[in-house]
Amino acid sequence: MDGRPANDQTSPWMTFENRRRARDEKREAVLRTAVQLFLEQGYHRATLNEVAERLNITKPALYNYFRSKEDILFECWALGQEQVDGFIAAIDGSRQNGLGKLRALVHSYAETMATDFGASLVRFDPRDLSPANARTVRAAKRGIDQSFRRYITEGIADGSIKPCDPKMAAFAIAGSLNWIGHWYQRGGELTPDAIADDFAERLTEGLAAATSKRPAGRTSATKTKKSTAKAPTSRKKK
Amino acid sequence: MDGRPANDQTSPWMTFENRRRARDEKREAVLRTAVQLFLEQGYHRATLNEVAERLNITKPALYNYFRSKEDILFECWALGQEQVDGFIAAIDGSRQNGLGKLRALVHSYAETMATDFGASLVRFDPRDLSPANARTVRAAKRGIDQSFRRYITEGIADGSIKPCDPKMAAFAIAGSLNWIGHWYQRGGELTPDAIADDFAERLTEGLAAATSKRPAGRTSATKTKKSTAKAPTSRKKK
DNA sequence: GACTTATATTACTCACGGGTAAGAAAAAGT
DNA sequence: ACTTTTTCTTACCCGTGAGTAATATAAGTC
Repeated sequence: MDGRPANDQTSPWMTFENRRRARDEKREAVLRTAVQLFLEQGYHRATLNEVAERLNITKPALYNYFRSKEDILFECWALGQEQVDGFIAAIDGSRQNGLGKLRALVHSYAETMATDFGASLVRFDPRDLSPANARTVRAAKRGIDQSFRRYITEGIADGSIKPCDPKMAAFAIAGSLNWIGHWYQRGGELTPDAIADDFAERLTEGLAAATSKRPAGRTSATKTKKSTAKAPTSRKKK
Repeated sequence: MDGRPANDQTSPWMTFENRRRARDEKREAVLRTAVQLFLEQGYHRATLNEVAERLNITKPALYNYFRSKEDILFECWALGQEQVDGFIAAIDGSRQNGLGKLRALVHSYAETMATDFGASLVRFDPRDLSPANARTVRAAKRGIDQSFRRYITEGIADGSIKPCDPKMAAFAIAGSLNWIGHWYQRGGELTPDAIADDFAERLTEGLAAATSKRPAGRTSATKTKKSTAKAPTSRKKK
């Protein structure tokens, strides 16, 4: 795990690393607790006192790791955004047609919406952020929107998607996906995987060019790896 | 309008009516101002002081018309909900197949999302409401969801919609529509009408049964009659 | 004109929660 | 064992904004 050979147990560096890691773990624990509470009660109703309480510490202790409540909010958002940036980069670098990329994006985005940090992307209000952070968020949102439009435009160009208005199509698709963050809740009868599979198909079938509309054929390898997962309502629940 | 013959000009009743109307107009003015401010800044950042200021009065004056800030929030929501209840009742009473009803619902709902009170349906947080009011809101939301599912189920039964999972289809469609309330802004390049037309087609084309998929034909009178009849809010708009 | 009611204002209370100061407790370093 | 640094607690400050009390003003009524 640690790249460095641990031959020197008394090395201050080893300890330094450990301490930094311990600190980061605590920071993360704060964020996990905070994002849960913010989603549960809403940012304004959630108090730092309660965040601290759930971590068995007191409010001022939080200020060792974060500058302000707003800082915590922003970091929560940033963790979610990192996920999105990650899979958009992966899809950008993949070798498939526009429709395939769009499907992959829808699938990954849907899954992300079913996570706490993912939901924070759409359930947190940028107006609660400082102007500087709000700018960052706006830029990121624009980036996501542009990815949707880019894949659609690409798909139209390569013939996998039938001609349409990329802007409206992107709005419609992103709307469906973003809304997942509002209704999804763990433990319900719909699993993130089932939702992602369903939406990936549902939100793109209307755009697929007629030529690529084979009976049951999937256009890319995107789906193949989750062949097992298709059970839409595999509920253990009770 | 007034059932009573106004033969007696000094009648206290006439004056009473006028006063009640004046009062209602003021109430409405408060709500219009409040909903705007709540949407602009978010419920928690918006202060009653500023609502009052915009109306050229002072905060305590508001308490002549409303019991609390939460009361104002709820009334804003209720006005939006009234619109929705209105056109759902109209569609329910209309004589068309499931697909036609679904299209009509999508169209009307999209238009409503582009209004202040309509947007408040999805941008206000029910957790800001008293338990009693929150229950009302939840019930209404359930009602809307059920209308979507009902029309889809109806459509499957009458053959206008191809077999699918009504629950997921409703989620996907409602998500797209609700999201309008988050991105639409007056003065943009997209008019409410254009959005509604586009979404009514876009969100239902994937569900249409193959048999009813004619080149450019509309399945019913949904579109034709709505030019006139469908105006519950009959805005004269230029 | 008196008197009643509705409507508005000024001046205030008060709970709440983010944030800070000072210092204790624990850990790390020497 | 000592200092130093990091982490956390107790005790507090203080801005904010919803809501209220007391009162003035305007309108409607007799």
